[in-house]
Amino acid sequence: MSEKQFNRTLVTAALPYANGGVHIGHLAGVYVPSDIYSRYLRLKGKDVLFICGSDEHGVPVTIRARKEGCSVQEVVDRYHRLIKQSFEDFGISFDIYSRTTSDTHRRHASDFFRTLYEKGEFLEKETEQYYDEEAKTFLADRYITGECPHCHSAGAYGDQCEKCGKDLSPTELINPESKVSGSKPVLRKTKHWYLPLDKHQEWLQPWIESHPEWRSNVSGQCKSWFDMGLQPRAVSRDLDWGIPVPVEGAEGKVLYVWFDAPIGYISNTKELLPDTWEQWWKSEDTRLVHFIGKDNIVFHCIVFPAMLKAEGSYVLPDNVPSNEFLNLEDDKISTSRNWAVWLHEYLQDFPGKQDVLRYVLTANAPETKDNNFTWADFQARNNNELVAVYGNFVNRALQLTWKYYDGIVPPCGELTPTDLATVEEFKSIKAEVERLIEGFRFRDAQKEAMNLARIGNKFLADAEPWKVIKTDPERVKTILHIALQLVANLSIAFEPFLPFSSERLRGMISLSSADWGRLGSMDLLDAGTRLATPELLFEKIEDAAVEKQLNRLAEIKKQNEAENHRANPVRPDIEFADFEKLDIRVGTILSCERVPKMNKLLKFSIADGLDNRTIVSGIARHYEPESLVGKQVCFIANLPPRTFKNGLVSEGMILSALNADGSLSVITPDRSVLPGSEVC
RNA sequence: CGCGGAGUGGAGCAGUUGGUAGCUCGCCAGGCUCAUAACCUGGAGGUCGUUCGUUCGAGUCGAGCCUCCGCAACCA
Repeated sequence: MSEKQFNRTLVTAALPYANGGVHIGHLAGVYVPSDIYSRYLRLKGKDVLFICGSDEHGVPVTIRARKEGCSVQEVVDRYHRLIKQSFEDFGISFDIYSRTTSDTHRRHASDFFRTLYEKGEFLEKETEQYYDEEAKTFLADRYITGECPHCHSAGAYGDQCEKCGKDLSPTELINPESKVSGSKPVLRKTKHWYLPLDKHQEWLQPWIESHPEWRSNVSGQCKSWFDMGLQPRAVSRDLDWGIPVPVEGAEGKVLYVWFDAPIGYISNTKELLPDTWEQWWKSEDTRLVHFIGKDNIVFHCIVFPAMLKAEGSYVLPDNVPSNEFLNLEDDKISTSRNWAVWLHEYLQDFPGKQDVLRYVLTANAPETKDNNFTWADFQARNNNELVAVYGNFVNRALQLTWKYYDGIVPPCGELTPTDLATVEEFKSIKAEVERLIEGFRFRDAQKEAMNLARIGNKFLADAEPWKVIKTDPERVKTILHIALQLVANLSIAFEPFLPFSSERLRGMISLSSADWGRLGSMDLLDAGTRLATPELLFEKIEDAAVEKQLNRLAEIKKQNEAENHRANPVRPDIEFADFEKLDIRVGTILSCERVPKMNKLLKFSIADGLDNRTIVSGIARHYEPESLVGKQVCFIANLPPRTFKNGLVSEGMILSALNADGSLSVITPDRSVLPGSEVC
């Protein structure tokens, strides 16, 4: 790819869906990195716009509204406000945070569609889709359930059976049922407009291949789509919530949410800059960068570029830095299971600690693979890095200055070779941080900034001003002068990452503004400058605060188990004779041991009142073998013996109850009975 | 056999074009005492998921296998 000259950078962050709050996964994946990037560019004096807004169309908000018995508008209003406020409080520095229900957006998205329509960029196709007559709505695949045609388990979705993992289409389901109203859906004809992605592949593929600098997860994902061959994709839906399809004969149809949402980047720019927005979207010297999470790759690398190209006057993204996912305490973050650290709750529980979360999420950002957020790590990074390395260095330098010079920056004398080495070292950090940020490697960039503080601590430890003061007071002035210049540099280097703390720090050292260009300089603070009273830049986080969060999560886990558990539907009736065929008995466990190389299996020797028998059962994950010896369990006695791979033979099946969380519990008689007793 | 990403010392992560395996935290031992028991130095700890291959040489390339995550109308 040829080196292009860019004069401005347009940064977009994925539009959060107005169906819930923002959580640490969103922040780590999209908003913190995009904010660091935007702040950095601004600090460098670049022309940059940072655009975001709520995505408020689509099916899920309508379902939520129906459930809550309120209007869809009320739902999106509520979450838009919540999201917008928490971003603001968290210091995400959007130039505009608007919404896809704004007038500007409705009009712009509608015009966009119309333009493509008139240029003949769509296909029109009529298909049959399930319709819910009670709720008077067409049903998305995900909102139809029924029996799986492959494994016949109940509760398969219209797009996939979660039991057997097979992909389905809704019409394959046996006894389909609408998840919206519970009624039986009927097939209806409906017409939709399709974006012929197959036609766009011929330029999309070489275009993406011309960007080898994109992250491997992004280009890999795209390649996989290309290899499968792109298919025309519907860009309209039968729904009463959204932007009406601006075409004759399209009553009751709206733009597909993924068609209108990315246009939101454009319309929000337009809302902010009604007169000059086109410069940001239509001139070749604009660099467009989309920050997204990995589940959005196809839309931002394939669908949206195809839309832009089809329209014809827009620039295409120059990069699409996509992060992987962040887990929470080893579990997938999930809005529906409430398994998340919500930003608005964090801001309440940890007031004034925005930067701590920013730091932790960047330090552990899922840039190359899924990562894990734990509260223990949060506490450790705060206490051992922010407090002990950064905050402590600042505090040492300021305390010493107050102690020896009443808070006045001392003059710089002659530099020793070690001074010069330290100065050189911290000068070089600027270029490194820049290189890393510009390569979207924020985790490493932040670590590099932290090295400044490490250099500072080492410098003080080596120079030992508290000793030197007794023998050579002049020398101490130079030492502290250098240390204070380092502190001042820290306040600039951390500005993109930790804006709140940087500002506070600048207040403490009476540095008026952060000028990135002067990072690495030794003259940020003039001798004679009076420092403000020092205060702690970061505070320790106590165990109690972390425990509180862990307790909250434990509570949620318990609730989920109880609430989300709905027993499976009862299977079809059987004849009593069928039941009688089963020979269920009670046996006493004589011995129990693990089976080598089979991590799920336990081998039991069971007293059955006859010759005793061996039973192999797949419950090793749920029981320690020793704990079961002597217990009585129920087993099916008349199953044919089953031979395992390693030659082991199981003569029966131990009965267990399957709990909602997937754990197994063996069935034990209430009172001890003789081995071999029949269960009837 | 659908596709993509990933599997590196106790934990969390780096390892760009193949050449003695690094970082942060934790741990152990010293040092220091200006500092929020913080800081500095040193040390222990890894056959880089696994098997086979290419190469003078592979964490780094190729093939197979195992495991985890994700994959177009919930979710970054």
